[in-house]
Formats: sequence, structure tokens, C-alpha cells
Amino acid sequence: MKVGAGREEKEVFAAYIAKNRLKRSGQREAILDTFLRSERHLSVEDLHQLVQKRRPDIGRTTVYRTLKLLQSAGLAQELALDGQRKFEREYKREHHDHFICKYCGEIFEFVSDDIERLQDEIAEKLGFAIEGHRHQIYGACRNCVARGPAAVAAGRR
Amino acid sequence: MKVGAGREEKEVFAAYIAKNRLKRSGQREAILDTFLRSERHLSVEDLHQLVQKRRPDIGRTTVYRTLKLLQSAGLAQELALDGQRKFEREYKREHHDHFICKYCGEIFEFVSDDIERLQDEIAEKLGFAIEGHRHQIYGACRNCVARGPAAVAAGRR
DNA sequence: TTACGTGCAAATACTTTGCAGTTCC
DNA sequence: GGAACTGCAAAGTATTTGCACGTAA
Repeated sequence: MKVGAGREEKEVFAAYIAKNRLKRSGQREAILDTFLRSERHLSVEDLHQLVQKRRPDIGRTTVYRTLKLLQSAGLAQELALDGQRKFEREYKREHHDHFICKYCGEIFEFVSDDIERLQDEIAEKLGFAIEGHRHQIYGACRNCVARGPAAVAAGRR
Repeated sequence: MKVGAGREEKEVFAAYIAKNRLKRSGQREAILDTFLRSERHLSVEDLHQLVQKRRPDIGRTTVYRTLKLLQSAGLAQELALDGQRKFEREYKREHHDHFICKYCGEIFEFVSDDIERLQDEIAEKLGFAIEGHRHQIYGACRNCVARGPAAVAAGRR
């Protein structure tokens, strides 16, 4: 991530804090900053470990609690990848969906305006008001396909 | 479900049992039958309770173990709906996606060949071999929209 | 007969909550 | 000063595993 990036999210968080009469704290800042710096999909445990590299005194409980705040503030989104609970940045990210390789575990993101448009059409027909969606495609990624069926068979999962 | 329906699934399960040198049991049959008769999305606990109406002696552990078998046999699929782990029938069902109403909790299924086709195109471009996908749209269903913002605001979640 | 299946209880894993002390406003 | 935060330990859930006994093949 570029230097200074994440500034906008930090402002959003500050506004959320103010609006709900909560308080700022070093822990919350460290957790948010760590979360924003990581481009990956993080489990609670992943994030806790990263945070602890900087602030070994921050407990798992606080990470749980802060992640909830980040979700409420619209900064983090929860995903269920293969039974695993993970979080990713949400604020003003271009909407995207996930392709998950079952063999190497890699997660790619993709965007399709056409799919988005079709969703809207379906929703309209049914009278639904869409608030969001999640779309995950899973299978074998190019690398794992190239490595052949043996690699795929030996892959995890 | 029509009388006799689910027969095909039972054959698939029998074949899976045979192929893997496992054994049939009354418990497995009762669990599979209960699972097939229910058209809903079931949590492990839901299924256990339904099964117990018929066979109060069947334990939760066996339900867990049998659901794993059903997944391996391609008869059941796991979903993460709003953090809740649920299962639904998978075998030879027309592929479908889910619309989840955040306010009344209702789950609708939808199918779009166009979306499927677009997915295939994206996958091809990237060299992915698709094995499956999950697509969930969430928001407010027609009824909840009709009941107005107040109902929506008061809704669960 | 023998490997597999079952239920119970114990063990694990994950997440939330109660509480006493600390910090922010 | 008082409400909000924090970490720890304890309490809850959800799921898996160890084991002695039962059962299909």
C-alpha cells in the first residue's frame, strides 16, 4: 500500500468513533493500521499475530472487539472462505468477487460489470432491494492446472 | 417432496458406501432420509432435532459425521449464511444461487444462465478451471420492502 | 471375525462476557 | 469524575476425538 493510503479510512473510523460517543485508543489505532496495511484476507488470529509484532500487549479480545467496530463502520467485511472466517477491507473498494483455488489456497479477485448488471435485473424482477452480495468461484487456478492433475490431486483440501 | 423422490440420492449414497468400503447403518439411513425430506437449509442442530423426532437415540456426533459423508458423496453442500453454518441438498439440483433477506431471514433461490455464462468467460480468460461457485445476494425482499422502512429498521439483524 | 459405526464424555477451537484496573474526554 | 477501554480469566458455543461397546459384512 502506498504511503499515506488508509488515511481516508482512518478518518471514517474517527468519525464513527465520534458519532457513537466512543473513545480513541492506541490499541484501536494499531489494529486498524495493521488491518489496512495488510492486503490479504485475514482471520482473527492472523490479525492478532500481526498486531502483536508491533504491540505485544494487545490482546485477542481487543482484536475481536475492534473488528466488530470496523465492520459496523463499514471498513471491514467478513467472508466465509472454505469454512474459515476471514476479514477484508471494505471501504470504497471497488466491488469485487473472489476466485478461490482449492489446491494452492490462493485467492484472486475479479470484477464483472455485466454480472453486476444482471443481478440488478434479477432483483428488480423479484422486487428485491439489494444491499450487497458475495460471489465466490472455486476451482483450480492457472498454476495448479498447469502443474497437472497430480498436483491437483495432491493439493490441500 | 414427492413420494419416492430421493431414491436416486439414496443410490448414490449406497454406491459411495460401497466404493469406500464403509457400512450401511440405520442411523445413516435415517439421517439421509430426514435430510432429503427437508427442503430447507438446515444447521447441524436443525437436522439433529429433526432426526431425533424419529430416532431419539441418534446422537449429535453421528449427525456431524454423516453430514461429512454426505458432503464427500456430493449429496450435501455447506453454506455460510450470515455466519451460520447450514447445509442444503446438492445432488443434481439445478445450480442455483441465493437471495437472503436480512430483515425476515427468508432465503430465496434464483438461477441465471447469463451469469453462469459470464463466469465461464471470466474463468477462461484467467485460465481457471471452475469447480463450483457460491453466490449470495442480500438485502430486503419484496415483502419487507412493502412493509416499509419502519419494518425494515425493526427487522432482525 | 474383524473392521467400521455409534454414543458418550472429554478435548479442542473459537468467540463472548464478567470484572478489576486504566484511559480518554 | 465518569463512562468507555483493556486484558485476563472464565464462560459459552461449536465441533472433533478417544474409547468401550455394538453391528454389518
